[in-house]
Amino acid sequence: MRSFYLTTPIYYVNDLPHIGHIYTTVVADVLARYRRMSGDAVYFLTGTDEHGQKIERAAAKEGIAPIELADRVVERYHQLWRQLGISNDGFIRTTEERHAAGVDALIARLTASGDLYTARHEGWYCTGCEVFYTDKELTQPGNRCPIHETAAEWRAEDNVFFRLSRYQDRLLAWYDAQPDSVRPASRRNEVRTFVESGLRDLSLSRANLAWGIPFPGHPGQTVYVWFDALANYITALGFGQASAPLYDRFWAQGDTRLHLVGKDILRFHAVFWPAFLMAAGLPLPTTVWAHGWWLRDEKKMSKSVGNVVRPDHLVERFGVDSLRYFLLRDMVFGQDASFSDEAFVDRFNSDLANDLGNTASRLVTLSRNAFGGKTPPVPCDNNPVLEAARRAVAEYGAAMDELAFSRALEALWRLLAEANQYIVAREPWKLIKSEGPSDGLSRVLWNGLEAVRIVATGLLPFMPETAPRVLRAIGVQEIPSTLGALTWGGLPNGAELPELQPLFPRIDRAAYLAEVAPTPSTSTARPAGSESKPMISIDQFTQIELRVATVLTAEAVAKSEKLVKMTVDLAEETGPRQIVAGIAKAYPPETLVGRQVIIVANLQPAKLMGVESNGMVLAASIEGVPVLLHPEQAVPNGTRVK
RNA sequence: CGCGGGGUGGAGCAGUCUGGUAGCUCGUUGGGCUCAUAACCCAAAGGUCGCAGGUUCAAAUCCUGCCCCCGCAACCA
Repeated sequence: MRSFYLTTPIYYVNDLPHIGHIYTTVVADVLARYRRMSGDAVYFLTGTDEHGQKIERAAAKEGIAPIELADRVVERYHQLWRQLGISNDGFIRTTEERHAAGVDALIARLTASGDLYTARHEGWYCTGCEVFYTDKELTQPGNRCPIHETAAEWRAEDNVFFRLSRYQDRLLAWYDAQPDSVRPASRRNEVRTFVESGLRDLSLSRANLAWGIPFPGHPGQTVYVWFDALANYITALGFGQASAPLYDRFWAQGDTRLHLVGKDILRFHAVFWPAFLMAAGLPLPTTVWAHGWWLRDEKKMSKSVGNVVRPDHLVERFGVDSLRYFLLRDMVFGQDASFSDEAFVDRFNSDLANDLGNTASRLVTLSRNAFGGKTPPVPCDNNPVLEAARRAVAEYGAAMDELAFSRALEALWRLLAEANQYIVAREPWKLIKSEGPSDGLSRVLWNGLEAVRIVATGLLPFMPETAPRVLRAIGVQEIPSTLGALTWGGLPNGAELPELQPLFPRIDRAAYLAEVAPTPSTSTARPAGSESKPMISIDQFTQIELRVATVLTAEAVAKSEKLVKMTVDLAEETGPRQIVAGIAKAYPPETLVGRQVIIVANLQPAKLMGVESNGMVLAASIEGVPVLLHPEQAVPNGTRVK
């Protein structure tokens, strides 16, 4: 029996799960269920990442211990995974003792291999990312983290470093020798390019961080959270314990070791983690497989924009399996995909209600009517549906092996379409009238039902709750547990057909969309930058010198996307001023010339992309799009605004 | 030459790795059927597969160059 180990990333407990976590985990679950059905010995792991400054601070803010915060959020994860039917075999928390023991053991191996050394490390550090940034990477002003937009801190500490640079060549050799090392191939190329451009040694410890695993042999140092986190993939199997049968079975001697990750954390999994393992002399993952992101209506989801998809509502309304189906069907695994309510409803109606539900429904009704509430008595092993089923099953299997979930589902749906064509061609409703419950009629209906049975069997990994319901509805009593059930001929003859309940009631598209449409009060997003500032005095206000000016010239700043370089006339003795403004997107330079604008005239000069700016043009900003202010009627240049 | 993703009928997307009739869903038009969840079936209209070269008997697919769009980053004084 082949072993198949697959993992999701472990999720950070500072936040509740979102659709990205859900997607990776559902994908892993589908794959795990499929592999189990195919006869592999599967171990499916997920878990939570609970260390780090961010947790420490979030907990402090609430006046509780970090572990209390973690316990609370972990419970939410457990609830959600239960709700979504996730069949993970293991769950690891990085705060568990077994994990710390494994991390220690891994570090001992790195020490033994001579890949660790101590050195001084200083730089800008974002506690959100737990990462040092270079000057260039920070956002100005305020040296802010590019991801969190919060101020980075300057830190200097003695850290334990890992000689990542040593492993550059071996990593490249690995990518080249193992085409499956990183998938899809485009990602492998990306990672390869990154490694080829040179690897710097990596700091594996942090000072001044209490909430983490103490770095063995270095008092005051804590294990870098990413090292801590990545190690979960083996510590969860018992690495570092005296006896670790799971580790031996699924990692050391495992056939497949697959990490599913989002593309944002590919580098950690496809570069750092394999390098750690190389240094430790342990087997590498067989594949790190990166998938894309879910966008919302073509845009990136973000909490600040408020366009994050809430799965709870969908699950409550349409059931877990509808969401699972949508996630797997609508995203080409590996690429980005867009979530929209329209797409969800359309998928539900056309695929689940019309194709799957209705096909089952019509066949069940016909059979019940023709054969006294039972499945057709006579089977058939020579007909066009059988051929279609063979093709579909072959395509399905090939696609599943490639993690091409959408293709696997398409193959099943093609079979449904072919079954419908067959039914229409044979017109069983006429046969009922003309022949009664004949053998011919039996074969026709049995073929249709058998196609539905095969489709529902193939859907078991995807829809663990509703696929069995479909099977029972067409008279299958034993829910199959192996892919052997995909072979033609499994539908029992003369079995009891329960009275039909609609499996997937159609959704009224218009009504649903109206229902989920943002109400005016919530859609009126607060204008960007609307956070209130502290009160200022009139004196403070009069410090700001606002004046009217006329734009004399305007041109785009080379290589910049938003910047316009202007000269404006403020009627000053020193002549026109040069001002740079980030308004090029909304105002092409040529449209600015001759226009009167309001200028902050006493602002400190600054350089933007090397161009000096001596003032600021006032504009209202709507989600980053500027709208220029100007006097209601022409006034002399230099006129004071107050 | 900053990093990445994409350009395929009206819309949204597969297919590109592994060349060989361009496919799916939705929509449109006409017809059929009446077993079924206003479902299902048939037919039609609609495509220079971003552009230009090249390789090949054969290119959406491989190679070269270019154009455009979208994220991210650099700037938004």
